[in-house]
Amino acid sequence: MISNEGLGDFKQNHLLAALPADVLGRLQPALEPVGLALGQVIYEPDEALSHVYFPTTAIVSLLYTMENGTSAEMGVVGCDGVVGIAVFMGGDTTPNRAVVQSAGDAFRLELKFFRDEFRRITELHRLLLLYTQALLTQMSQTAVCNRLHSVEQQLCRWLLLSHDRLPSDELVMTQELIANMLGVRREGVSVAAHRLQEAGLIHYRRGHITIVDRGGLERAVCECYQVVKRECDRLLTY
Amino acid sequence: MISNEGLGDFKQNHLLAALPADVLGRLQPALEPVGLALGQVIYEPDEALSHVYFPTTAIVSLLYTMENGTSAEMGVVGCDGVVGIAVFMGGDTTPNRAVVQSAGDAFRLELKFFRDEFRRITELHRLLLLYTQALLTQMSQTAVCNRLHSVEQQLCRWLLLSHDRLPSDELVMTQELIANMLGVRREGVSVAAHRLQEAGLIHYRRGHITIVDRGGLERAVCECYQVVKRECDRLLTY
DNA sequence: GGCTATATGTTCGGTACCGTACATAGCTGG
DNA sequence: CCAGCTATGTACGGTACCGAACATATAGCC
Repeated sequence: MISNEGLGDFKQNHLLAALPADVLGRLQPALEPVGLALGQVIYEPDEALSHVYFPTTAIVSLLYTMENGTSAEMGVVGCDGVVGIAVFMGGDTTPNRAVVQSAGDAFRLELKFFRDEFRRITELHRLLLLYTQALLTQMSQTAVCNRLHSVEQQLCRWLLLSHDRLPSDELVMTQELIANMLGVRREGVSVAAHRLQEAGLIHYRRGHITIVDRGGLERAVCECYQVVKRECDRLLTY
Repeated sequence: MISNEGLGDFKQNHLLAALPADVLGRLQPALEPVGLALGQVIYEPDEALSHVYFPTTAIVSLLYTMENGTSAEMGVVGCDGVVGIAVFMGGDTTPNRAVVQSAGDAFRLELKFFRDEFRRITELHRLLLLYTQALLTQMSQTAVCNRLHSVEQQLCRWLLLSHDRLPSDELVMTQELIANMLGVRREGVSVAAHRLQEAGLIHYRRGHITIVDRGGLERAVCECYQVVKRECDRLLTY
């Protein structure tokens, strides 16, 4: 007997359970049951996946590890979902790591099988999914940055992200508004902006901020900016 | 003359610029140029969108506002992307707000036009996109929570998220590992866990944590947990 | 050109968390 | 049952940020 897994076992994963019988029927021969051990790495940053995982009893953490080794989780996947969204988003890899947080079981599906299901995607759709993955990277890195970095570093990141999307070097923006965006006090932004101005990186006056030394900002910013930037460049080089 | 916008103007938005000529051709008659003013709200939490926006010179912030009015940004969209991903992810709305951070222009597209482009999506694909939106909500709320809440609140959130995905009330998990997940020191988790135990919400012993009073945890947790939970329930009621 | 809104600067005490160091307690394998 | 490893507890000074209060400066408007 190769397996005594009944169809009921698939149903432990909510996504698989929600599939119409005909779709699940097509997938079923390719769904391979696997045990996931505590601490097992499902995928590493920038590593191409070989399978997509549908946990049944296992729980998997999505986390980012800084260059200095500190880390923060920004998502968790269990019986409610699937590990490896980069595959059907189109980007194939992410800057994050996926680690088993609670040992248990899952079903996995080989990539080529998965891709076959996605043949008829329109070009518009493909682009939008790629962009969504880039935005998702930005959000997850924001989570990490909020936890681990100083207001000054985050201000640099914010200025660079804005500068990337503007035609000129001047932002029309009060420190009060920036504080709301970063989720810190206005005074904190005030002090940080002051320091950046004294360092000659920016110049500001009442609601206007000018990027003076972009290279300097890039040296002052935490790695979060580069992570997002590199990922956007990779995903969105149309 | 109704408009002197040339095709070149579409190209200011990178997504539109990347579309093959035939797709852009189909969209073109429906792409409406609009000016976006500083502070203008593109969409409110849980509000159904009427259009999808492709910024050209405007910049739009994605942010979440807490019940007490404090807020934090967890993403930003400019000429690189599109505002309103919930539409093609399938969830239609998000718990976040989109506000114009830098005045400028955009093209927008009516929903019905957009949806027409997505007719032939397979059921598997539709489910995966919905799940991705739920995961995306979790990530963005993690960003907000990291910024605004205490270690103890975040520990509650983390315990509840894990409990939701486990068959029993016991987690096999050291405080050291939880600290890595939350991006804080092990000692911080130690102190917080101790307080939760004294309050009778959990019980733990050397690598094992038992949820004793789930209702109590739900009362102790910050609103972030409920936001994610409600959004998952909404999106994933297959 | 002066008035007034609003934007920015500065200070203060308080708090939550960090980094470090070390103490204790509970498993586990010989 | 003891040794040793690992998990948890506690303490200490340092720091980054908060909340509040108030001072100052600038832009825009009459």
